Amino acid sequence: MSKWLERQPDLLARKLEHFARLSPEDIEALDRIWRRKSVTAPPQDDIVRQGDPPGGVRLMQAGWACRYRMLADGRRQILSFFLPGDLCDLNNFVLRRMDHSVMALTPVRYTMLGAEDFDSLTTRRPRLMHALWWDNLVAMAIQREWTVNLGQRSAVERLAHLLCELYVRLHVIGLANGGAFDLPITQVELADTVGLSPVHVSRTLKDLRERNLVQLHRGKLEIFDFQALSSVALFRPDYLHLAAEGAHLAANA
Amino acid sequence: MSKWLERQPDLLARKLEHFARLSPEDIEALDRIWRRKSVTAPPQDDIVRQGDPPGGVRLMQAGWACRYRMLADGRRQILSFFLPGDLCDLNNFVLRRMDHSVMALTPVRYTMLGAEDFDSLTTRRPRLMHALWWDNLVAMAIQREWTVNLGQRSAVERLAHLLCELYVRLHVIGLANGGAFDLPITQVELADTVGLSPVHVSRTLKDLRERNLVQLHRGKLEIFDFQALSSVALFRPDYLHLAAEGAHLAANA
DNA sequence: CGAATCGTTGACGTAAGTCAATTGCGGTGG
DNA sequence: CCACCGCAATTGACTTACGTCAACGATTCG
Repeated sequence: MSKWLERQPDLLARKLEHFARLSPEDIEALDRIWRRKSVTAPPQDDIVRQGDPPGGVRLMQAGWACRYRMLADGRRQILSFFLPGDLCDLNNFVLRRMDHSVMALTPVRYTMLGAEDFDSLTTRRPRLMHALWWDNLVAMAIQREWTVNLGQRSAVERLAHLLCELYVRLHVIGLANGGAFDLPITQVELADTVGLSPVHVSRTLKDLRERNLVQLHRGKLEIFDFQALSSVALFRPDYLHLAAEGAHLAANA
Repeated sequence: MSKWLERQPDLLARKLEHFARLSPEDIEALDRIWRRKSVTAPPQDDIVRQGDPPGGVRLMQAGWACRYRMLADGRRQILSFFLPGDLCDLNNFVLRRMDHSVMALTPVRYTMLGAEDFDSLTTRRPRLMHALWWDNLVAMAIQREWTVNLGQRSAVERLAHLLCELYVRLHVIGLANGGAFDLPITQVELADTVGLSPVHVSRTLKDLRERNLVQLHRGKLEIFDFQALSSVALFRPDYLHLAAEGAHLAANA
């Protein structure tokens, strides 16, 4: 089995504990959800397609996916990355058609949640639901920060910022070791994320490499100096709304 | 009194009816909220400041405001516009500090909503609450579309797209007459919205003017050919999730 | 009427895009 | 095992869209 499909048992609880203190019962409830029947998708597969009716909330359990939107002439913008423990659109039930697609970047495993799940969580595990809302608000804040990234930052700053953000997010779910993590996406995908051409992404990565900040080699990203990288990126982790521990984590690394 | 501070009575109901069929009781409930004690702010005033605790949800009643975020070196990105009938962050209660600021662009009037309001709406006026969630999801979709805008579109496309979007949004609340509406922001603010320099905004507006698409003169925007403008912008109104009527509206103009 | 603010224009600089050739690499099959 | 393929990444030469700087109009407001 691909390493990408393995579910880490307490990954979600670990993340949510940054947002609210969870009781043993909360963790137990999370665990039951985590063990449910899951679905897998191969890389490049569209999990959700623009124009489809929503069909429920997806809880990502393993692998990377991304949300993207295409223009009529074929240009593509990647709008967000879904990492293990992420929810795709907490409120999905409300709208009638998806205005974007979601694609697997690696082999992906996820499980579906229905409106009933959230109803029952709201009444029976309010703390947990509170943490899910928090997580949702952080997702919105990330979206805003990407807007800042594309609107204001230069190529180097943009890429550096993205890498800082991914590092912190992956660290929170225990998928970053030291300064390194798996970055299973091509430079074309990176380009569609940061709004640059693929060749300029290549050049910019080279630049970052030559400054001894990071190295991306065969899908593995190594950060040599997180402090320096975040200062190049003008990275301020406040928008990730981590509790004290997490902020501290982001500061060191 | 400034024209910007006048509350249009059924503006909010008009918008929400695009999202859900409202009962007379729903409309009555909306109306009671709309008539509450309101607060005003002068142009340029920060209504919410980055770092502050949230302090409740604001329902915009009149005037324009914007959400923005600053980088350490002074660059500013405008993240969204708040128009009459918009809610600032439905879930605000959850987080502890604001990661962005909100500033009045014109004289602004708004009213505060507390968690109790939403609790009571959820139990007593579920249809209405549903419409508010819908509105919130549309706000998120707009944020994503801005990401697309900044990441993929050229200067002309970007500005054209912004104008199309504003036209549709203003039309929905009855603030667009024919092809024209008030656009009470400077070119510097436009620039910080679309991630261009102010002088390039000026040139790009000139370009659009010379193509006989739009004219912006003394805070009044006139759209001469919405079809042509949206095709220049690659504007697809799907992300605004209007009901059939609204989609049709966007198509014609 | 004058000061401040906002918009416009021109000349010039630069970051990023485009095109195209080349290299590296992992998988496949003979 | 090596030859071949296909994809991803790199590099160089050249183009272009947009930024910067600075001067100059226009409009608003006291």
